[in-house]
Amino acid sequence: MKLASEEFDRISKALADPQRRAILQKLAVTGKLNCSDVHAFFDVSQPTVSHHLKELSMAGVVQREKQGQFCYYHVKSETLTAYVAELQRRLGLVAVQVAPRAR
Amino acid sequence: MKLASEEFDRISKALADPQRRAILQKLAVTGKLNCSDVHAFFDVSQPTVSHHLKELSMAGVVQREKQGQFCYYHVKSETLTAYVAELQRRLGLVAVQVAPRAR
DNA sequence: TTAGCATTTCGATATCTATCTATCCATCAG
DNA sequence: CTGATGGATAGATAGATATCGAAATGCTAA
Repeated sequence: MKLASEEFDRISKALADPQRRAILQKLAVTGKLNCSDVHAFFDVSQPTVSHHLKELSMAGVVQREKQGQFCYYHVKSETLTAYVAELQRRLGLVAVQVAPRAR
Repeated sequence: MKLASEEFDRISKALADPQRRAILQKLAVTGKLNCSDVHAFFDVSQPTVSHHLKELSMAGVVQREKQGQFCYYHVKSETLTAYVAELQRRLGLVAVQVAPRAR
């Protein structure tokens, strides 16, 4: 999975907020939660949780699934994995893969 | 290398700004630059560059070295590597390492 | 349809921060 | 010492955003 520069920016910002990271981490360990569930874990208002979930969703690091009255969110590991890979690439933390020359 | 939660927060914030990431990336590929060098590469004022370098420095992702009149900055890969590892750990992107039981 | 809950949206506010100009401090060359 | 240059600091400002309470929307069940 390849990230566009714009997506990369958005993910970086999404991960910059501690509250949002906490929510994401909670989702990572519990698997799947709805907005109210998340709200129960943290000391912020429910609209704030909704806002953060939206940001995470827009960044593509969580997936939103509407099931009737509820809205379930779960982590999209592929995106996060791609983000980490891209971060490592940009910061020169990994050996650069050179594509074989076509001839 | 183990990162304190506070350091992790600071690094996340440091990496959230595109301009700062660009500076860091430039440092990563060139190895070592002073403030003026960095300034020459980007379209922001020298104080702004100084500010960003300070942020990066406070976050521990770059090292500052004063050499006479000049101030050289270079990437601290250990910190960045530790950051990425911690990020992966928190987001559940890696298998958890269990320490062997002492007996 | 109506009551009630889940979630989002709205509008406001306070804080944070990226950026600038102006200025100051330190070091080097003469 | 003096002027020039690298770099940091001070102070101001504009824009972003995390947060809230209130209201709107959407869905389910009775």
